[in-house]
Amino acid sequence: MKLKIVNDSRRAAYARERMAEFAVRCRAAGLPVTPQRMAIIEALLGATDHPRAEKICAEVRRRHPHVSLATVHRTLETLCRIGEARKVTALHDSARYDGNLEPHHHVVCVRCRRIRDVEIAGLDATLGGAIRAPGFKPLGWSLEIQAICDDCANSGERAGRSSETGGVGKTPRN
Amino acid sequence: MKLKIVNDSRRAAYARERMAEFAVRCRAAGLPVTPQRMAIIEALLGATDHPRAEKICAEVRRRHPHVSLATVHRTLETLCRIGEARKVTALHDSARYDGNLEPHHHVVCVRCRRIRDVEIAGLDATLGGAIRAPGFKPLGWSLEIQAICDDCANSGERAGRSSETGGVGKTPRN
DNA sequence: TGTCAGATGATAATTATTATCATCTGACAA
DNA sequence: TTGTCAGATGATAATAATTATCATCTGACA
Ligand SMILES: [Mn+2]
Ligand SMILES: [Mn+2]
Ligand SMILES: [Zn+2]
Ligand SMILES: [Zn+2]
Repeated sequence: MKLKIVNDSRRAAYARERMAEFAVRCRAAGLPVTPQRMAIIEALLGATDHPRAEKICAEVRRRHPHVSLATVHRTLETLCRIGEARKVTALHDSARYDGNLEPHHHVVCVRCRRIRDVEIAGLDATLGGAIRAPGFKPLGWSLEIQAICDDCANSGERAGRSSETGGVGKTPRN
Repeated sequence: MKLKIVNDSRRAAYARERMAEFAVRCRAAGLPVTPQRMAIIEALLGATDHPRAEKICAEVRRRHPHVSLATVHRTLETLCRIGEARKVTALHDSARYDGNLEPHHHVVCVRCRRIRDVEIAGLDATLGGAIRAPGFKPLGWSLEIQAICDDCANSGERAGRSSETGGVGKTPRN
């Protein structure tokens, strides 16, 4: 198993490609194509640093000084919902603590944020030797498995609606 | 590679074991042993659901109705710092968005929250077949590698002070 | 063009977390 | 035991991130 930092140079072409399809994809998802949306996806695709809403907003405002931060939040959420963006983690909304110090990983329900421990036999042994990220001194790692829990799958609203994979919808509370 | 939900029944013994050592470990870390700390670690070890500070606080207040939520926040942070607890993700403090939809993983500097893409050849192929978490319908997964970036390692304060692995200190801003 | 569902901007509200500061208390020595 | 005091705590204010509201605007389609 081999690890490498992704080459930024490939990103330019990738971004151009995605931009070209974007308007079409919006309409396919039933969403109007607005200049704000164009500017926001463009800023996101132009970044390699996994920016926060605030950062995107600042970037967008260089050309469209009028856009509202609320719109940026809303739009990023929308992009996640239609699969044009993702969040780095589904668990950003509040700190979740773990008393289990044994090496293990987590399944997370992206709807209700339920978290369960999972052990993946062999994974840590396999990764142990491989993790060497240039520019970083690794301290540890953990796998986050995004999922829908059975409770959420059954109960409530129709199938997978709002923001499943990256969008991460707001509903209950653990 | 085989995945399984961790057996809760083993946790009771584990928790008892950890509680037995806890006071000693506090003193070893130069920390006074206070009833609040005992109650908070006990609540954390008694939980399998990766609770938030609020939840721990509610649990603790059943016996010590006076404890402050601020103390719970502070104490959980302290526990992470001395390695008696961990956070499920280092990236909980604000949503970070990603325009890169190609399958990939992330290195995160636990001090400045810098995030870089990494590709781990073979990992996804290996996991692809193995991810079957009972009670959950898996949608995807991603590996978070906790690390210290070179900038943080060099610049600033002495070696690893505040909260490295799980604690996650506040400093710059991406 | 005219219509209108949905998008936006301005702003208030909420939520999680951290900072302040006066007071208290474990740990240790006398 | 008692005295000392660094560090812990509780009450509360302050920040920071995100979401809700609502009046107004505008892409998409007829
Ligand atoms: Mn866990
Ligand atoms: Mn990424
Ligand atoms: Zn769920
Ligand atoms: Zn850093």
